[in-house]
Amino acid sequence: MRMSELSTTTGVPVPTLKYYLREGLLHGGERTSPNQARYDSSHVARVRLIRALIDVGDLPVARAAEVLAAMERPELELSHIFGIAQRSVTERPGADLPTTPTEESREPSRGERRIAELCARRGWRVHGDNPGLAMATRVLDAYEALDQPHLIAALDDYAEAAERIAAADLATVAAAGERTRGDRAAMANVVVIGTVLGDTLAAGLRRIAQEVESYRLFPDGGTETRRADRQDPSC
Amino acid sequence: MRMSELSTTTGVPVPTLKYYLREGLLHGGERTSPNQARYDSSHVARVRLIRALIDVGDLPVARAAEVLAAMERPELELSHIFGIAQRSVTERPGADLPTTPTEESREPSRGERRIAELCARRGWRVHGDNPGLAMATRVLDAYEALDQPHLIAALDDYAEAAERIAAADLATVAAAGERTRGDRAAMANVVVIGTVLGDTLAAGLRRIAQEVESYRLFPDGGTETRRADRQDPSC
DNA sequence: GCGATATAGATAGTTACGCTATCCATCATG
DNA sequence: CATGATGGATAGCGTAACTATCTATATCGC
Repeated sequence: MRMSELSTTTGVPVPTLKYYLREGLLHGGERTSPNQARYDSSHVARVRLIRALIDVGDLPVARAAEVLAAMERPELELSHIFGIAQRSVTERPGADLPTTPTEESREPSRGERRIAELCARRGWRVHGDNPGLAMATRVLDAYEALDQPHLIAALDDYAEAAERIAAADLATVAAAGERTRGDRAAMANVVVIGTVLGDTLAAGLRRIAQEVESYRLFPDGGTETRRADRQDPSC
Repeated sequence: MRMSELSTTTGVPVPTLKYYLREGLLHGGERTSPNQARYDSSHVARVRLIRALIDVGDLPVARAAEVLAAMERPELELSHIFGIAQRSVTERPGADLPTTPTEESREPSRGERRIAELCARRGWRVHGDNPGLAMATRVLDAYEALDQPHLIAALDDYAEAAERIAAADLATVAAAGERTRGDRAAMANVVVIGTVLGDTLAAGLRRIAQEVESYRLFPDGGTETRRADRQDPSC
């Protein structure tokens, strides 16, 4: 398969494929001469994975490259790949979070304390470098800064839901392990795809459930709920 | 309060404040002369809200502007603001989703059917324009395209979790309504903040719970789990 | 064999976004 | 009344993700 065919079967333009090659997201084809190469189904699968991570999972290209690179290093443990995938969906480009000054002394913010309490309540033991800790802490601190401390009331429900999702995620990985008899590459695939796309899936279902719940709680909905000019409920 | 003071109390540089003024995120101060203005606590609160939406909620500036504009239109119902907030966190800049060609005839993808089945199973009734529908559908279709159909096994657990989170979200809004005796502006605040930052909170807690669950399911963790050089579990 | 087309690789250009920087004509203030 | 800040307008910058162009081969159809 030549590059143009790879392009047509995946729907990704040739210049973009070249760009992915340059950036190391896509492995080069098998050389047939100094300036010709042949691509195969592994390239098709890879391109599809790249687009899924970028388009559906909304990863920046550079993050996707890191995740893909990690997937291909057989010496890395799954737990490590998990961590890299988590970081890839967490660290946004313009983060620049005000790096804890000296990392050591610094009294914890209220959000930090609340998260620590939450972990204690639920018996969660987590490493301090879990990207979710900083993420959740920032939200709780923002709730306070915005003078909306009552929003914290939902924290335990969120935690319960997170636990349920995580259990499903890990069960999926375990099932993949059994199905493939522990094939590391296959499991790494499940870890990466499940972690990255799972975020999007959870967010999407939350939007749906919010609408449903809003009907349940406010059945009247006024004269019109959402856009009145649209078609009827589809589900 | 002059602009420089607004800048120091919020930590946002003056040129950036001017930029937010230009873009309509921030309302102008009270004029004291043709080229002087005075800012007050409403501006401080607004700037904090802007930064929370952008930094913590990861909204693009333009989306934040839309949400803020909607919040200030008293004739808009809460349900409408809800929808706008949902869209703001959903529609990413480079989306360019291949707009359903003519919107009418087009057999549904497998993902679409699975989501419809899910809604039927759970008794969810949703409008077809709910942004979560497209989001979830894209993920399910990606699972298929990536040859990982078994990931769909987690769908019902995700849905259960989403329901729980949505119930907490709406309960928070209802509580705010009671506390403020139905003050629309206050409720709109809760809706926007809860919807936008709630996404981040849910994602963060998911990362934490994933790590916890991974210890539970794979207690050995090999010789090292996550980065061995980091400090001990913090929670 | 040969001309049209395709290809790998390098380099440069493009667009969008989120600021930053510079000007300038007031304005406020010691 | 000199000094420095302010509002407003305009221009510039850095990053990200492509996209376009160019060049020297390769390949394919005939």
